[in-house]
Amino acid sequence: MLAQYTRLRCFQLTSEMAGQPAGKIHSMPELPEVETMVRDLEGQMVGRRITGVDLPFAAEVKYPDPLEFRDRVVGRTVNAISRRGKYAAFQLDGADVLIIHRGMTGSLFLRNSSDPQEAHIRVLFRLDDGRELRFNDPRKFGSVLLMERSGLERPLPWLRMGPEPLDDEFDAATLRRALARRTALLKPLLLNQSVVAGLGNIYADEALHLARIHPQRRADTLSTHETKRLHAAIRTVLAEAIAGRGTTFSSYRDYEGREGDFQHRLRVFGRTGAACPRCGTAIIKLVVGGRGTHMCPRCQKV
DNA sequence: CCTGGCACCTGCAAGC
DNA sequence: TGCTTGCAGGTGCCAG
Repeated sequence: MLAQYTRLRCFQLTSEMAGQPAGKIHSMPELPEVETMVRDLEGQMVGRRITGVDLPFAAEVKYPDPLEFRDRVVGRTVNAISRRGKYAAFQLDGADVLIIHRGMTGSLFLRNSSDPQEAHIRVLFRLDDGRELRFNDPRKFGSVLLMERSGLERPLPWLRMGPEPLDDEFDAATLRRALARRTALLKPLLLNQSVVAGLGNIYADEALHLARIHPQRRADTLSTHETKRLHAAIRTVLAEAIAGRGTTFSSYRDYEGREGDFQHRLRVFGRTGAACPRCGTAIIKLVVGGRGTHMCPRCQKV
């Protein structure tokens, strides 16, 4: 792992977790946002026992069926919390791991049971300290699963996922091998979790800009030098974002909370028409692989 | 196997 | 003001 990545252990509460009024905070759950969440929750939840489960929207649980899910979760203690790609994994005592993917709009709130419930809670875990872990997911794109951590019961969702971009095993040669025979455009490939884990639309755009590579380049046309730049850019962008506790978008809010601050340091994403931080040219937005894509037309030539 | 396109779902913003 | 329309994007499924 990158040195700064392991050294950055901090356990600040997010505004949501601290129980402040929620306002409208929305963080895009890519790798840095999930990493931030996992570190925060680890400091709060390890050792806690789950005493009950509510399923206001049972379809959020993808496996097993709701009755078995509740049966296997209730009474278990959280031993550790980790991350793989965009998945959070709660290691429970016994054989099972509770897996949560936030989809696009999912958030985890840690609140007192007496706190009023938010509008789109899909799964709620009651804890033995009087608090609740609430999975709020307005658009229902998220998923919750429970299975044996051995993967014998059912393949774990990250079985075919690519390498962790901040691990040592992810080097430039690995990235080059993953891209060398691919004819697809670079941007959609970076969003493909089997190439490298954890990138979403924000950090794919940010990494391509930092590497000065056009998102519509065919993957197999990248030179060795360009691949090295892209590899370094992916790690730099993700490490920076983790240091900033992720990117948080808020359409409106009426208080100063402790949300992530990386949205203020984005180079291209969401900055259509604004100046490229490198050359000053206006950032443009196009659609690549069906996704909004932000880039500098001068720094990122085809 | 790979690629590209679309569906899923809902809140929000833009347009009339 | 209030309605309609389109957009946002992670993932899974489908056809070619």
